[in-house]
Amino acid sequence: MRIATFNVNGVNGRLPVLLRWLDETEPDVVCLQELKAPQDKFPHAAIEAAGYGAIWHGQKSWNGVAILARGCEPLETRRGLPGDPDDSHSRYIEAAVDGLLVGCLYLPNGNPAPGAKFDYKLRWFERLRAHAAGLLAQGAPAVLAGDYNVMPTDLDVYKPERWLDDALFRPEVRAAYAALIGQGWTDALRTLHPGERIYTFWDYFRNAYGRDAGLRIDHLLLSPEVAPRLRAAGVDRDVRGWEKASDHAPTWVELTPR
DNA sequence: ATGACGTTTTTGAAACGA
Repeated sequence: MRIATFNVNGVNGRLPVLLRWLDETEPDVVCLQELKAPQDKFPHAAIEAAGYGAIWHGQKSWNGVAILARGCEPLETRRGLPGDPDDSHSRYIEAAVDGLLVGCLYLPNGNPAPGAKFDYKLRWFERLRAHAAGLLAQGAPAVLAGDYNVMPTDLDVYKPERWLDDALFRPEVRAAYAALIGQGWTDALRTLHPGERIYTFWDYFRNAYGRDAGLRIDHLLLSPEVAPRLRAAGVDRDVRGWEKASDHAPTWVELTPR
């Protein structure tokens, strides 16, 4: 089975790209981020017609996350991370699909750093780590997929020296990601492709995609119960070159069936 | 250091992204 994560950067503006990609690659489970649409403007009918059940947590203008499942309905287990009742951003949704617990997340960008937005990012990361630790403690077969807004190492950014002070690469954020991995999660792409330059995002500016000036910030983390099933992982890079493309490319793992 | 581009919204200048 294939599980993919895709920051669409506007689910309605990007609908033709999303539907074409679903049709061509037929992923079994899809985590979407940056819907940029309120709850009642999610294109449910078009996604259903494409053969996918869906749950989503929308928000006007910003953020928004969804989980799609091919040929079935995701069973929602949570919306929003625990730990801050005042957090109004739609950045986390979780569902049981095909015997897996799938968490779809959109971690805050955090720029400019330092500042209030960076503090929010670090606090959100702490809440994610607390929740992720709980999933591991339950022994859940889980996948945490999404836009983490973190390049974990120098290998994950085209020019590390230029990004040292950026909220996506500052030491605190890389340390938070490393601590999450340290709980026992497997970074699927990096595990199957050690030492390889793999990017999932290319800026719209300065022909970044043409120059391959990219970042690896979209990740799929597997719990210990799921990691032995990992068979392949990759990025659908060509989607970034399509007409009206998102600045992110879909990123995926292939798991052996249960 | 800035801005390059692209999305969204009290439709047009501004906020946000990474």
